Amino acid sequence: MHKYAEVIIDLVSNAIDRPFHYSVPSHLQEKLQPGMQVTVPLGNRRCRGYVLRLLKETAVESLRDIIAADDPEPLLTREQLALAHWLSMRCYCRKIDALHAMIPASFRKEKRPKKPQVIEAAAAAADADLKRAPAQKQAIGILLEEGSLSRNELIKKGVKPETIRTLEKKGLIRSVAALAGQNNRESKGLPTVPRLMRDEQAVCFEQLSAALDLPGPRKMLLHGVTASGKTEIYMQGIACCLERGRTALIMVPEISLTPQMIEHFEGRFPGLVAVLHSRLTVSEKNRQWQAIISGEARVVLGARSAVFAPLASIGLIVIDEEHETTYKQEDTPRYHARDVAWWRARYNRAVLLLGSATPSLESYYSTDTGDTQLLSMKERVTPTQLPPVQVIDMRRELKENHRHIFSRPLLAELNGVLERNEQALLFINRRGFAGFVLCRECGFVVRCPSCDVSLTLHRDRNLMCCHYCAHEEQVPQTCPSCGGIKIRYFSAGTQRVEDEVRKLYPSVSLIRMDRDTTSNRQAHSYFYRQFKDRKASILIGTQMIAKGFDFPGVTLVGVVAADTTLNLPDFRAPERTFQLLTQVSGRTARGTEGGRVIVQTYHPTHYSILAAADHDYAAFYERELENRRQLSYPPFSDLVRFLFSAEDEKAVFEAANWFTDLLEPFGDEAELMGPAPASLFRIKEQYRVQTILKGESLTRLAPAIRKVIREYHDHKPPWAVRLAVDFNPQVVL
DNA sequence: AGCACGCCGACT
DNA sequence: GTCGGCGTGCTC
Repeated sequence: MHKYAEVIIDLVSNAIDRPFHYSVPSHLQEKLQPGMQVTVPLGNRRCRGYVLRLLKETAVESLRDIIAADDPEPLLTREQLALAHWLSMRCYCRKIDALHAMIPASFRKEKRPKKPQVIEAAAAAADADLKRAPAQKQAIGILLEEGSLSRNELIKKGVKPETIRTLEKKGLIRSVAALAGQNNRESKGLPTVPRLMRDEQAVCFEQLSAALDLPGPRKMLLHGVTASGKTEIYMQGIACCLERGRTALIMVPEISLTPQMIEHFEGRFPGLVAVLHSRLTVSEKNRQWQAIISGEARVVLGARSAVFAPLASIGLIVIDEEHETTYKQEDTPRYHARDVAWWRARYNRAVLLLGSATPSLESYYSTDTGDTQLLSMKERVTPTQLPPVQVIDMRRELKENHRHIFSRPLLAELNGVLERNEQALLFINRRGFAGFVLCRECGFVVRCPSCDVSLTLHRDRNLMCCHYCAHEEQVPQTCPSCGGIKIRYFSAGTQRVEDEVRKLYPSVSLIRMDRDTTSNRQAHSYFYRQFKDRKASILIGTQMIAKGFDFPGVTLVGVVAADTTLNLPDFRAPERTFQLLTQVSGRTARGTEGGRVIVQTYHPTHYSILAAADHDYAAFYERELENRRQLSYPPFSDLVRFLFSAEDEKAVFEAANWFTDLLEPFGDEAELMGPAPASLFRIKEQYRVQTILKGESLTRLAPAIRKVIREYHDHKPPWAVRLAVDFNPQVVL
């Protein structure tokens, strides 16, 4: 028998990030399983912990007993335990951080919600003789009509608790675990049927369904232009998978997880879909999670964290818009959903299907190397052309003395759109009014006292705001440095664009969508509706209007400043720019009117802008891949970023230096960059210094890296400096 | 993380 | 004489 158990204590601390051994008391011998949550003694207190595995023997001498097992069933599946182990290795995070990623926060509370129970009528109930018990007869009647109800609902309908108890005793009703599709999880979507696919679509689907029939794992990339019908392929892939008795996991970026999207899936797979995203209430999330564990939900639709859903026997994992940055978790554990999904695909011998119009360099490159099978779709479902894109050289506009934030061509097009009563979308990737405020006399720029950035002017509240912390201050009337009064605003934001449009077209109705105007979820879908219903002619917005929206009335997309993303000091800046421009261009010409795109830029010859204008992914890919090869950046290497931060500037450098010296021995196998101040040197009072390790395959060095990190934590240096480790970071600012 | 142990300054 | 400051170290 297994007398001992290996337990991870539920405390977030480096000092305690290792398995502890406990002995299993006899009353738990039969019951205890890996994945269970337990209560254990630690020092003079009781802690919660998770059983990793059961052991026959242990070298630990001072053993104590496990106090209790908290649930009859394991909380974590075998797969999740294995995944947590891999995750902690991959992301250099604590084991407990990895485990937390597998469990919804509400399940970790002291009092965990019980499995929802419903009461249903037993088979014998229909013909039971209850002439002399009208209350019972009525209760049975309700149950037969409704199918099943929770105890509370039954009582609400006037059934006495006493009646329920009697019927239970007679065996005419019984309590069962709530089924996912019933009651609270009824699907709202109307049933839909598979659509007929175009040739190209059918070819792609055939390859997918062939892959689903083979013993996996397998990775596929569906490269399809905007509106080429990728979703229909996912749907039929899921159906295929369900027919074969397996389940499916569908990942979408948080922003596209709209009610319409959810209805679409629930309509096609009624009662089988569990939806997971960050806005669910605790009880909704519990319900969805239970439905997945019980096997009732066979399709999971969710955002990033849904990649850990306890689905069994997965046959297909879809990652839609796989290039999106939201798939990278930006705090511990810093995983990429794509990597986790591939791990699960291997574990389940499943197909991982990545979908995008603008695949990440990494994913597309892996079709070059043969690790991934490429499926491509070049046509749109409705035979509309991709819109013509005109690139405007803003330097030239300036030279020819046109200083307005809208170039002459953009103004001409805007006029046309408004005259014809069509709709336009103006995109600018900065909120607020102006990116920075500069004194023309002395060049002084208002900066944040806590962060290493200039403050953004927000005209609506007439405040200078920091976009990295909560700092706000008054707008200076005179220069705080020299007292000058010639103050200029640079780098237009959404508010400035709104201002200019109102000045030009006072009677035209417009909508502005950015983080400031859509702070609640309702606002987001409200504006979406309003614009779709043509209640406004112009929509101004940031990234959030570039993604997922489909407005048939839009015939003009204006990119007011394409350079905002391009100028970021990050090696992925050109890739971001290309993706963003392609996406925002895709917002037009879905209807029949056709449409056009105008891109304003100070870099009119930059390859990412030109390639986006030509709708030429291949051109962009070839060029960018060559750059990455030259500098041996991903996909030709792995990066590990070590970010040190603290309020004390000197301490941060000391810690970073001390740590980087420990990395020195890796110099033969990898390139060591830093320590150097991060591009954003200070955020929220914290100075930030980073060292980046770059190498062809850093997984080989992982154990050694882990040792160095441990040494850092154990060393207890006099400086309290935080270290954040990120394997293959998406952003290195 | 928490909590005990421990070794030096100002109080009933 | 003791109360209490938080540095150091340990928890199966």
